[in-house]
Amino acid sequence: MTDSKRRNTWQKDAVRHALSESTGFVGAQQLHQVLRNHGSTIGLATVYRALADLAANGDADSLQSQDGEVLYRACTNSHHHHLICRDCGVTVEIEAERVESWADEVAKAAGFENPTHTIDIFGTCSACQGRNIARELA
Amino acid sequence: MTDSKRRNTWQKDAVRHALSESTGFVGAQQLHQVLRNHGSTIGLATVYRALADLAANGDADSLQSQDGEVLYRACTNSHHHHLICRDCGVTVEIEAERVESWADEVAKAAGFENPTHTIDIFGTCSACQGRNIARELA
DNA sequence: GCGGTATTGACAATCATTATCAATAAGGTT
DNA sequence: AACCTTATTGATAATGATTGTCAATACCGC
Repeated sequence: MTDSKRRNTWQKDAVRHALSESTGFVGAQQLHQVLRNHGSTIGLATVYRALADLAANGDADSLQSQDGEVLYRACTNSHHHHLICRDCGVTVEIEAERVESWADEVAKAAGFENPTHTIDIFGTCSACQGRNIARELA
Repeated sequence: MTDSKRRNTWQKDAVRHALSESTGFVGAQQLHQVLRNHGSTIGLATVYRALADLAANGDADSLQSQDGEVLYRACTNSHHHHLICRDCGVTVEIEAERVESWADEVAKAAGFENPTHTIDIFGTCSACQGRNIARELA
């Protein structure tokens, strides 16, 4: 449906694979480095394109970090949201049915059609809490 | 507390004022243009700095547009979220107590400290729905 | 009014991302 | 298997928002 004349390349597979190996959200530049470090000769622009494709096809989630970088993460196909450690980037998928319906209600009530929403929770994960305390004592 | 040696300048007032005049979310560049068009000689970098200050002091909300630009909006001091028209940018402030507590619970349950959250709802406002239909018929 | 210094503003620098475009290769056809 | 069409790649330039630089300026306490 979306792919009328889409071709399969090792580059796209490499990006898909590298993304699924990553634990948290990763940026395009970072992913490109990882691939290069593994010996790949893939180009940076290609990584950007592949990630954009994955996100467009619903195979990856994307969000923007606070410094403006777009981060990606391999995605299960059900709708969900994320709980993200603001220090190490580790991510937990969360269900949010209560909030899904709330968001739609609010939008409808204000006369907005085709509502979508951005819901992300940030915090410091337990591992980083320890790390931070250790650093403060240093 | 935050302002040990902060000085008041007409530039900061100008940005604060221009921001409160704007109806939806506006970018720094855009706000700078507005000010210039009104005869101000304020510098672009100053607008960026003033907006960052306002956001840091809780006098403005900020979010990132999909093309990576940071947008600002004058803010009431209570915590709230936004319902934003993805076409014209008009914004409605919404209360979300149900969701506030939910977000905190989820974070705590996963062992995350100091939770914060990003909750924005996007949709097409009734005015833009009409506009879009009109355009399709053209 | 004076002086120390926070702030400004023009411009350069940075950084993520996108556009360009010739060279390459996927995948159907024969 | 050689062939052809054209989607895709990748090196690099271009873009565009944002931040750094730093001399000149103007707040504000004295």
